[in-house]
Amino acid sequence: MEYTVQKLGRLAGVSTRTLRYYDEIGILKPTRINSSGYRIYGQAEVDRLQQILFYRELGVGLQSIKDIVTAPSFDGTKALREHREKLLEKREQLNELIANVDKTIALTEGGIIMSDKEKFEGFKQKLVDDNEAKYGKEIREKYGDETVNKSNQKMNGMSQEKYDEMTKLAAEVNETLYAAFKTGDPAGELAQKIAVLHRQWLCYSWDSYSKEAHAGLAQMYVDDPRFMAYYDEKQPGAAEFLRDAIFIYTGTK
Amino acid sequence: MEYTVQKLGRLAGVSTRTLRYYDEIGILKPTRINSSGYRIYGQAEVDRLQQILFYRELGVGLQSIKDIVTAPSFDGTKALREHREKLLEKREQLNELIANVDKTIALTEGGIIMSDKEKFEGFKQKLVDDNEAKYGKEIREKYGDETVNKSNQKMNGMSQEKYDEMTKLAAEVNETLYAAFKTGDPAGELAQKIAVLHRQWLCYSWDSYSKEAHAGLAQMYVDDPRFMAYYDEKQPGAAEFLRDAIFIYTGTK
DNA sequence: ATTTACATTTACGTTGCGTAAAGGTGTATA
DNA sequence: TATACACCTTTACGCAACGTAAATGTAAAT
Repeated sequence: MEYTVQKLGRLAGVSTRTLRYYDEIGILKPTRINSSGYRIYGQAEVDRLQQILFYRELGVGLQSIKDIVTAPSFDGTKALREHREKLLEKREQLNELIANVDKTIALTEGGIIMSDKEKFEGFKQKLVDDNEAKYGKEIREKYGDETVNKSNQKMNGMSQEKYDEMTKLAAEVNETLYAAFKTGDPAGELAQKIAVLHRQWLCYSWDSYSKEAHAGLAQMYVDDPRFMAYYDEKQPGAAEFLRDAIFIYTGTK
Repeated sequence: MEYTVQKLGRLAGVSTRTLRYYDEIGILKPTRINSSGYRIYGQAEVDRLQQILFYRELGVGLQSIKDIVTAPSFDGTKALREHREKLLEKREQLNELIANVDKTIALTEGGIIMSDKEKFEGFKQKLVDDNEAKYGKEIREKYGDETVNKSNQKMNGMSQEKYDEMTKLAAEVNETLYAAFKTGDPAGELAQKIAVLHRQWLCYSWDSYSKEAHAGLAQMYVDDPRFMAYYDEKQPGAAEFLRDAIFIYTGTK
């Protein structure tokens, strides 16, 4: 059976360009060239192409493949072992990349909330990071990446629940805030309820509570434009109102 | 603080070529060009370069990075998520590649021995393969790659022991063969001991033994140049001697 | 005879720079 | 002050493995 470029291409599932390229780099030359200059491939070339594609699927470079298929007694196993090492390294790099991307996504999503958490240092990712920094290398060496990743996921999972509670509470704070804002009275019952809710919300990330810190945070809501933007998004003036309510709650002058 | 290409390059750990390239593709342009045509970078450019390098470390392409760092309110998280998906796909591909390379190494290592096994169809890798083919996909979906790989390793491990026993026995056959060869008598005690050892060795990969098959195999040792090469490596004529001994042992004419 | 399908070669584009080559600038030293 | 030496510039080829035209010739079918 003889094949032209396109026939062989269809047979093997490669483009004609690929076959011409393989001819060009001397990795697979046609049996002969017919009178019109067409490339004609025979059975030997079909077999060889299959070999080439096999190694190509393994991710081996064409130059290495050339060595493998042209040299009569080339040590293919050795080449494959070296190639395997490279692949393992690549996978390690990829794993690190993915982990970093995950961290970055976690850091940036939630945006302002994240900055919030960062300032409070009650940051779940930070915990994971610290854990990583302290034990990551050893644990990875002992139990392999999978274990560590699972552990991190677990930690993220746990924190996730907490985080969801926090978010829920935060939503309640916001809703109540806008309702209280309409009353115009930061000393009123609704406004003071907000202060309590807000305190509860804080305690998810604070180890210990103090009125001074609470008040300081309330002032920061007004001073920091990012928090201003967050609270004032739906209701301009809400940030000041919240601060006033908390000041009254904490007894700040 | 102002920097020239080289200073900034050293600061950030990139080549001057890289900085010029970033200028060329419009991803990081210097603050100004001085009278001599030198590129001068300021603080803003330092910060931006750090951003760029950060995303680059994540494996994001420069064009995407350009979108991220140039657009004021670009959805970086979304871009990262998409990038993450690509990375996960890549890792999957890599996993498959590595698995294939492993298989290939297993198939080719041992060379002639491997062909032997292949013919006998008592092939350990084949078992793994079949297991893979039957349950691999579902198991992988259920328990993840790590579990499957461990399982395969375990299977390989088990077969490894068996394989080691086989190898040991094969070595014994060989040693005895060369000793018996010197006697020149395939019907002698030593030669017949070889036939017994060889039968034991066969039973590691044969489910049932028959004298006919044993004799057929012995004939193949002579007919197949690869087996010839294997047995005749140290002692030309050893393949025929072994066949003769087995013929006598099995009572073949 | 014309269309259609297939063949050819040549050559630029892709990604992210490395690596010259050929030349101008700034500063320290003999 | 000349000169060495470090630093800057632009231009441009090279890399891997083809994709994608463009321009053109050939075989087969209508």
